[in-house]
Amino acid sequence: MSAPARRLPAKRIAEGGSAGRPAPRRGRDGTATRARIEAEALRLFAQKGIDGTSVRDIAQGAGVSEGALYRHFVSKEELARALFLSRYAALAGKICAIDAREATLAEKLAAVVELACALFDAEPALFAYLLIHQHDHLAHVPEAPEANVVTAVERMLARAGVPAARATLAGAMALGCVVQPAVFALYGRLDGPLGARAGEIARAVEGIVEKI
Amino acid sequence: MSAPARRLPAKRIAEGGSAGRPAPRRGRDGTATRARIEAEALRLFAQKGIDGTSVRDIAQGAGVSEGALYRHFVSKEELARALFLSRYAALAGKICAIDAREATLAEKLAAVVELACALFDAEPALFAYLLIHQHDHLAHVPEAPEANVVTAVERMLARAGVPAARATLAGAMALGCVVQPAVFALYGRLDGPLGARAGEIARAVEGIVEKI
DNA sequence: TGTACATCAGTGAACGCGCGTTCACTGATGTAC
DNA sequence: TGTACATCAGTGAACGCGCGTTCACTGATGTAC
Repeated sequence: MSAPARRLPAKRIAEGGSAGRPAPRRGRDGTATRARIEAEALRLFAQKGIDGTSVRDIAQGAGVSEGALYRHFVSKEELARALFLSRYAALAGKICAIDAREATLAEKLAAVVELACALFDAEPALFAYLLIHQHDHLAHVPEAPEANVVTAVERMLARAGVPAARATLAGAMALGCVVQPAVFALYGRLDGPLGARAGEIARAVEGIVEKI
Repeated sequence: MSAPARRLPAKRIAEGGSAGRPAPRRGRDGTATRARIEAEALRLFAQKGIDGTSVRDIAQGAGVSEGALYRHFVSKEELARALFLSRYAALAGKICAIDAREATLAEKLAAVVELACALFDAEPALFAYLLIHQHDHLAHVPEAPEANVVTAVERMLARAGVPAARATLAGAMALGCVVQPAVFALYGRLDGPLGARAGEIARAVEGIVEKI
């Protein structure tokens, strides 16, 4: 999976006989490098786990030296955390947008289920990373609904009139109705795209939320 | 949490000035030692994660040398796996017993929900270990319902007349309705014993399984 | 019963590997005058 | 415009620590005769 032909470095002789590097060093804007590191880290973390992925793996996959990684992140742990929090917040933000856009509770729930299934189908590695490594980072997630999927869902339910005393449990079960099928899909127990099940899942979620 | 007074070893002088050891070495039956290693490993794995727990930690907590651990398990990974598979199988076995004992689908579902909530309340560390580290071991779980919670639930639903085409998704959502509240409870989002919510959860699960 | 040997749980020091991280350095680009 | 210097992304070799695992050894217990 990684013995590609590499361009020769535009470098002087140098001392050691190290392998060729693409040397994409242009200008002083490191944002492209940072993005490549993030993308590769996400891919590897999702595939082999955080502890199963070394900084060397990430650097090699991103085509930079190990040292370069530390120009963008203070540590491997901070990289993993930043990755989780930003993607988790992005999902929470979309849920908040649905809450603002849709009118009825049923429409909101259907849209959120649809969103989650679509995310799973479009980016299974990202979804798996959020799912599997939630316990490494959940304690560091802010409470703001714009950054926190759980509080985003809870606020949505509360605003739609679900009694506060019951919103938490209902929210938990609703989340479970989406998350657990996703886990099944991840392990091949559920075939085809999750989006094909979105209707059924949404109906179950509505039953839970409205019956309570 | 661990500077207890230790009995002096019934040993000769020995060479190094190492700390006292309980030296429970009696007979050639290592089952008690093995059990202590398992209990300590489970406690630490649940609390600090598998990668966050070293063999030294486990050995120290169990009051044995590091080498002793390798008399009972071929590796740390095998220890973690054996722990997971045996506890996971125990839970699956109890679900199978409920399936055999109870008559109606509603009774079966209520009993399984009750069982899971009771397990969570009685042994949160064990439940947390199964929950958080499922992804490390799920690929090694046998398909037999006596050893596999997922297939145990699926068989229960199928036997009770839930159409096979829908049993998988219904089973996934039913599991999610128990697992996700447990996660919430683990993170302090849901107060009090989970057993107090068992009735509500069971009703939601019945709604999902029977409506489909 | 006594003797000689086998077995095996447990010890604890040591090994060496892989890891995250550091750091002196390079060289392209930006900036002041 | 040219010169001198500052800045900064990126390099790559090196470090050292902590880890899982090994292994020669101990001594209590079991067994054969």
